[in-house]
Amino acid sequence: MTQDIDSGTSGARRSDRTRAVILDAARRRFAAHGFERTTIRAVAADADIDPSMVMRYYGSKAQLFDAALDIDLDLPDLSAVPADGRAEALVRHFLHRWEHDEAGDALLLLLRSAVTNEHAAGRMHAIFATQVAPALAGAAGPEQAARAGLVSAQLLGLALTRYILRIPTVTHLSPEQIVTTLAPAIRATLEQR
Amino acid sequence: MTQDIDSGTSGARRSDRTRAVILDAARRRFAAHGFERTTIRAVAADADIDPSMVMRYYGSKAQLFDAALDIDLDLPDLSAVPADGRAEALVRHFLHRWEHDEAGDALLLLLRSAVTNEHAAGRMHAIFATQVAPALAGAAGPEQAARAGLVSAQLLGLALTRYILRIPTVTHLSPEQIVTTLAPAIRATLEQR
DNA sequence: AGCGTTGGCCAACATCTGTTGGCAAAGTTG
DNA sequence: CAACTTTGCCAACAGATGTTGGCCAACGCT
Repeated sequence: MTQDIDSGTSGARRSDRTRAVILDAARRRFAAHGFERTTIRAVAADADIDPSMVMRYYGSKAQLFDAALDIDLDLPDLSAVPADGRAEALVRHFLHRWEHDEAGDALLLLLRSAVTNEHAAGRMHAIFATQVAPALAGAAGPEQAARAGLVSAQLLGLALTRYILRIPTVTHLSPEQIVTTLAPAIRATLEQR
Repeated sequence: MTQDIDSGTSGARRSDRTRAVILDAARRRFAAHGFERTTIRAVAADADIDPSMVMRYYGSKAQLFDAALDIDLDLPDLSAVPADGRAEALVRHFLHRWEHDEAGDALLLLLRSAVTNEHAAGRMHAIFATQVAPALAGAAGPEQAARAGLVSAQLLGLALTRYILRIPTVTHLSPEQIVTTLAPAIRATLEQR
């Protein structure tokens, strides 16, 4: 993720490193505290750099936020999975992203921010439309759009209660337990009738 | 809700009216913009009153926030409902609260705030423990706690995507459509195996 | 009427915020 | 070496925010 200082190609300025460090610190701050409570000064301090540098490299707090929101869900190809295993595959995929993947932070950042920030909510709409909806297309019964929406609702609900609100009952569950209990529900949403 | 100036009992100061108006304005602001982006000055303006009055009556922004968080989910008694209708009853209950009930605002206020505010998250834990978990006790299969947690996750996910993130696919669904598609999923979470 | 109490506003404070402009050191190019 | 660009820091501004204290009018009681 953190781009090394290779002089492989043409570009590769010395500042690329700084730029990356700033973005990294920003991602963590935004993810932990949301947009409003994240200050440019704090990000700069985390990155061991002057606040004015953040401005120079990213223009404004809003643009920095924007840069931190580039996210790829990397959804699996559900059409390659047998119909009755798709729900489980989905739940497993997201659990894995959230728990192990370092980019899982970015996902939670987006979720946390989208709740109080219109712009972030817009990004979420876009991600849903360009990544989630297409991945579920063909994997659901009639009224696909409705089902895709409600499946997303359930998965986001899991992320919300487990990683953001940290409701103890949900936090204490093992990933396996979640898969066992939630996958049938997702399957029902996708297939029933 | 807004207490009139009756001199029925002993208390009933003239300021009760103002106090209520402030709280009302605060609820709306907090619900619409969350804790950080809500300013005392804006609340005061909504209530047609001086900012310093807000302080005098509620002590601080944090305490005002606290006062706005008193919420009663008013959950139905699920043990009185036949087992295979409980999921549907739950979904209907929350949809009704969110869409028609004026106190539904308070619920969304809590959800929106809890995402970026530790204190609000704590209140959410408490509400879950004292209201949701007991209501679901006995209504779920084995490992009740786990099921209760995941049912909450699913319901909160619906609130999140429909009323807060406003993902179009979810927003466009009719309440009936949601009941039809989501209730089976909730039922699966409650009962399967 | 005279007095204390209550309800209200105004003005100011200290602090924090995003943001800007100027200036020094380090590196690059001729 | 000299000119120039890049990378960085410092200091400061302008605005907003939570919060405080003092002052005035309206009310309630005796």
